[in-house]
Amino acid sequence: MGKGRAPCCDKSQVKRGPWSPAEDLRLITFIQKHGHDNWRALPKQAGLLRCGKSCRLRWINYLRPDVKRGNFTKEEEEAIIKLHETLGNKWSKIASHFPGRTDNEIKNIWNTHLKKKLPLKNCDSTSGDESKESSITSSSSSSFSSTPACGKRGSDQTELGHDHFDEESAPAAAKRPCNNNQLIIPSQDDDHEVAKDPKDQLVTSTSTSTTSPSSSNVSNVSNSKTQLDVSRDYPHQEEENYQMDNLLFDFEGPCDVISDILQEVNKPDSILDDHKSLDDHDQTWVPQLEGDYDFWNMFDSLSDAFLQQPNDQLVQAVLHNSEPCHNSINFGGEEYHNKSEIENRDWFRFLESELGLEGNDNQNQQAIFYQDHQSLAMEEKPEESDPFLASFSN
DNA sequence: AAGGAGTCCAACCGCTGTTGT
DNA sequence: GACAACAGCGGTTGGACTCCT
Repeated sequence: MGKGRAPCCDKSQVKRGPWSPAEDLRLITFIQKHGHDNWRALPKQAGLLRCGKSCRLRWINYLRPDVKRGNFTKEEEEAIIKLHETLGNKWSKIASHFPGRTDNEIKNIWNTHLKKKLPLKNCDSTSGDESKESSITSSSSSSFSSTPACGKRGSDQTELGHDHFDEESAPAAAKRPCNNNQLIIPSQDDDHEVAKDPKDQLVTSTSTSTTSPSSSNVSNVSNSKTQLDVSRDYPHQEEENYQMDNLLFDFEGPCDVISDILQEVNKPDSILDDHKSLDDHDQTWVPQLEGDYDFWNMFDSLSDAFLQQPNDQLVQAVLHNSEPCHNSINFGGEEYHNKSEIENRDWFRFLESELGLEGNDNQNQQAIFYQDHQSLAMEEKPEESDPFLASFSN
């Protein structure tokens, strides 16, 4: 054993900076298939030149299927302010009350918007009730320096119109936590907080690591333990098919394209079997996906010709391909009833073209993709305020 | 139109807490 | 108890973008 703590990764060997769409897809595909049991080993297994920490951050803050993007509603902002009042800079705890929101996102919104609002709202009415400061957990007080004394709100718990929260009104979580406006309301003693969301309880029941609400509690594909267990317990093809089905459990509705992609990973039994090996260190089975060069090279070539789309579109295409779209759209004489159909068609067509199986020329396919997605962007529904949040703010 | 200032946010860094040996 | 390994958290940074002059 060497002295001291080894660095998490060799900084000279890892890529840094913004993630490319191809890297995102590699990460998504790998996690969908294998979960994230070990972030440190994940980049190697997935063939990513990234540090595990970076992969984890990217997944949690951006790629998780249930991550909610877009502006914060007024209700959410007010709730954040109130939670910050109680919890201080415990961003992950605050984030745990906003399924789909990440601690990083909340931290950003606080630093960029809410922190500025506070002095305006409070300095006129509450004249520095500094005694309340002590109620903030000591760990958070250090970073409160950016919020002056007047920024710390007084004890007027009713400013938001609520002395308590109605936990009963929280809607039951769906299998997929799409109800992202749902708030999980803090108990007075947040340290004794239990999962109030059935989804959390589900995860808690199957995962030994529930300390990070922004990751494991919220992600429903991140229960890597069970997924890896499955893959370890069922190393044969039949069981791999079973595993594939499980991996796709999150994708309701058409998932042909995802399935195709993942089958590309799964398919070459001879390759995969040849590359299954025991990890040098922990002697656990790890898939050596980096050996599947054809597949990943295809991804990389996609990144050059096609994946320069904004990440959002690609990620949404992969992860939210079941999202309903109530308007049918007509493109090129074909009617598509939802976003996923169009996206699946685009993916399929492009993969066809990449594989030389298509009838049309490549540029046409890309042009169709760009055109369709521009149209889809216009179709995006404005976010509706959630009744539960509305009740919170009233 | 140009460019400086301000804003936003994804990503990084370093520390802490937890777990296993 | 000591130590190593790891995940997670909170603070900070840097680049892209927008606004203003």
